[in-house]
Amino acid sequence: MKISAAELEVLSILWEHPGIAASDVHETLANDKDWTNRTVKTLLARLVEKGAAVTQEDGRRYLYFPAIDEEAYKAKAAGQFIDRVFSGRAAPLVAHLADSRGLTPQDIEELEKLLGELKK
Amino acid sequence: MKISAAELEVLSILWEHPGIAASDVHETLANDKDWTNRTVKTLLARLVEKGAAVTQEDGRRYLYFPAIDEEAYKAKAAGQFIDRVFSGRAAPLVAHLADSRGLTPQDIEELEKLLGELKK
DNA sequence: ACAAGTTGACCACATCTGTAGTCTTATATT
DNA sequence: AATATAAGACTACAGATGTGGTCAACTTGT
Repeated sequence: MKISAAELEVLSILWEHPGIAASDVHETLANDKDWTNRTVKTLLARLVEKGAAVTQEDGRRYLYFPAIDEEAYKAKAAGQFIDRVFSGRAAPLVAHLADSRGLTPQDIEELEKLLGELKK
Repeated sequence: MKISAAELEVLSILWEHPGIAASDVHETLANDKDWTNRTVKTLLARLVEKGAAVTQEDGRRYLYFPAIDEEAYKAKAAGQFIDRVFSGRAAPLVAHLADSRGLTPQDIEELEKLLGELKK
């Protein structure tokens, strides 16, 4: 159930391109991550082990699909994070974000709209 | 630089009570965590190793003090988290929080105030 | 048909984490 | 003073993680 940082990188690729082959995952990641094919393969295998991805045979290779829902995962991760670091209070988190990385005007816009909806 | 979940629990106690002795950390945690004194001691030692805490001798024991700033740490952790999970976009994070754990009306109030200030 | 490359299967290994145990020394108690 | 206790120092150990290697089988270009 626990997805590590490196595994999450890979899982994100699966969310973006469901049904991708291992070597294409490697290529897709090439810009950001300096991992060898093996490393990527290991991470994919671990995702499968953990039930976060499934494979489908395609001739002599496998295609990989995410097996957990992206939105659900992120929602849960967000909840766990604020529990862990902010004792469950969301507001201070946003305050810190505002502080440290500067929310863009667009972010602020978006958040305001969101809050407007939540108020009802 | 990397603080694990268990270590963070302990570090939080130091933020709350700077200059606390190991056994008192243990006691303070007793409600939430079923750790033995040894475990707490190990976590404290690791925090010191990592430079996240410092000790001061007090007779035959040590008093522990946090060595990294709480606000700075949390801000950084928040930034890393949204980079890792939300590709750096803060707004979706808040959207997920709203969804999954229900922001309280108080949270919403607070966030709105915050956003109001940010707009200037 | 054969060499070269691609793929999956299985293996390796150091570090980090969670969770303690043991040993030594100093203190407190009887 | 002898003994039980408590603090710190050092050690342990399994599972997770980051990072990657070896090997055998299959495919593909020449």
